[in-house]
Amino acid sequence: MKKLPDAEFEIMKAIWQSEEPVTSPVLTELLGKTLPEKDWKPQTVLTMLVRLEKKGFLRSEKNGRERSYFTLISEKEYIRIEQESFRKRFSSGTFSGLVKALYDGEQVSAEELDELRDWINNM
Amino acid sequence: MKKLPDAEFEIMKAIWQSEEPVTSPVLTELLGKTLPEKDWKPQTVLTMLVRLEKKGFLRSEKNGRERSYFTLISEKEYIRIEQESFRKRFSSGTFSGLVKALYDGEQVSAEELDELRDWINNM
DNA sequence: GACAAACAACTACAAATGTAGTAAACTGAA
DNA sequence: TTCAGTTTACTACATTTGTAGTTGTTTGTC
Repeated sequence: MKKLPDAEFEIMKAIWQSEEPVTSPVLTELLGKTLPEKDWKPQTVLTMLVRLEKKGFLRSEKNGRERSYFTLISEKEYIRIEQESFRKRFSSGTFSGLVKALYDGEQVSAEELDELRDWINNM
Repeated sequence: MKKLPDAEFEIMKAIWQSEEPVTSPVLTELLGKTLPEKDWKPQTVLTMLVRLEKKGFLRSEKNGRERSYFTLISEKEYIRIEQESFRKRFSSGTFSGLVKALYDGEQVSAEELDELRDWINNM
């Protein structure tokens, strides 16, 4: 199972946020609100849904003239895939290595680090 | 400045690892060792270099029959770009949010967390 | 100075991605 | 039962990405 391209990923995010199953019109409507800058046409959303089904991220059922889509992978499961690919990119084999690599790229406040420490202590 | 596709990113990584400037043959040689599974032909590497120059990640100078390539962006700077895009994908606005999101997708050992805590304490 | 070796420039092409038009099917209403 | 509206299915097409062949250029050597 491979990383999704941006547009398909946005569709998945919208579905994860929604009550399942979703239909294409509902999703188009939702995306119009959450991603107005994209302004995707209904056909565009449909194409994405079809591609995602072909890739095994969704399955669908036809009822009447509509088609309902269900996710086959949860957001958390998918994060793992993304994360692995991210890690491979920067060849930081460990979780802590990954965090350090990210940190290197960013200016992080003391509060943030405090929060992170508290969080670790609670694990 | 946008995220690089996988192949171009591998080229950048190889250059960052090298003594600058690099030439295409040197790079092809290096990649043959570090990424043998790709087995890129010299022309393929050249194409990537040209594309990276067009995108503003590299600049080059011609000396004699060879062309030398220099990076225009450091690995750390680039990590920031990747990281931002990664964060946007999962809409975790903060560094600690990002770390938590990553953790959610992964099984992390107690030792790893310890190491991370030590590291935070040293910041 | 002609030629072969090394390298670069130009060109190519299939697959993936982003975006959407057009044709067909289904259904509720008249 | 036909028609209009809604939704899907099929098709299209430009751009980007991955990969590399072919042609041209430079230069060290005989």
